[in-house]
Amino acid sequence: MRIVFMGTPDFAAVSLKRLIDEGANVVGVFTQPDKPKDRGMKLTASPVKDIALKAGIPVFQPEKMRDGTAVEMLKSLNPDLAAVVAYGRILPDDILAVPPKGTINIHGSLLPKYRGAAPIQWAVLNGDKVTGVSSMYLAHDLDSGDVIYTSETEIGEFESSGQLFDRLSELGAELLLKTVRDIELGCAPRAPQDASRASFAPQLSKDMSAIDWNKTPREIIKLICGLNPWPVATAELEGLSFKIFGAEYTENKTDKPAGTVISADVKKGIELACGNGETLLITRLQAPGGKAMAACDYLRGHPMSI
RNA sequence: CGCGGAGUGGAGCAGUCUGGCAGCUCGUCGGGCUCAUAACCCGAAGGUCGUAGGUUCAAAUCCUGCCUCCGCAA
Repeated sequence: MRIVFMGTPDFAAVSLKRLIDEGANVVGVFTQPDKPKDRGMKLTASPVKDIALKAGIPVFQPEKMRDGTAVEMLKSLNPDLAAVVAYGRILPDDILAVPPKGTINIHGSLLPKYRGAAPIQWAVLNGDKVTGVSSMYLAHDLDSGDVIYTSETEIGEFESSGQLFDRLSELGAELLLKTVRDIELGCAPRAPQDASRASFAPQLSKDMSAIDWNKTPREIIKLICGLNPWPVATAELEGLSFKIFGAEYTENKTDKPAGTVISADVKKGIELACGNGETLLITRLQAPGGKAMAACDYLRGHPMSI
């Protein structure tokens, strides 16, 4: 079965590598054009492109999806099936229609929950205990196609989006493999989504970063976990904007206003007042211009007066 | 050449502007106190100041090249 793979970031690269390692016949790879990135704004290839080149698979990086060139590229590969994982582009119907066995997708949530760009992060942000990955057929509307298989996993109490990403990328690769095999065998199921239960998980933005200390410790910890590794929760302390990477619950109560620093112990961390008179202990942070470090380490060099 | 910050004992920092004894909060090791302790007291070890060169009587500090790390830019 001739498979064309479409994907861009690490989440997708894991799936592509798995397909290749398992001997799937990947005849071409579509990925986003190289983009200026990082310090120096050097033109950088996507993780998927790296994997494809290493495996000697032809790489296609169309700038536009709708000007006809992308669909011609795809047709020239004569694919039976297209597998899309976090490609980062909306595929028009004429492209979806090319592979006779369909165009399938791996999505980082249990559809129909969390359709959209950031399903994994929103599962963490909302404090869900369970999430997973879904394989499905792509349809005209975003993430609305018939579901083939799903695979569930629990979210850890302090698990970050980044950690969950890593786990779901493995689960997703596994699920893609199974889905591809069963499509080839002709025994893959398909079930329409219950659109009434659909929810949307939009891309995150820096506007969400600032911690609202009136919220409960649990809500704040979920924000910290969900926004890690990007855009990262932030807090103002002593006039500086810190990135907050880790926090723990405390047993303490306070009558101080939310956001007040209650204690700053070199042995523990920085404790702040939250909503309901509860408090939260910041254990890992990053000062402007510095690197991320334990709050204890920060306090050794920057004693904080209460 | 996209813009900006930073490299100092094991950790986090000060000192650099204005060149002149390697400093602070911890940690580690040894001793003491205590029913006890991450508490307290006494003592000790541990640093080519990222790297290469330059200026100088003298460089962590001034000048130049290079390396590494971090922030902005989704």
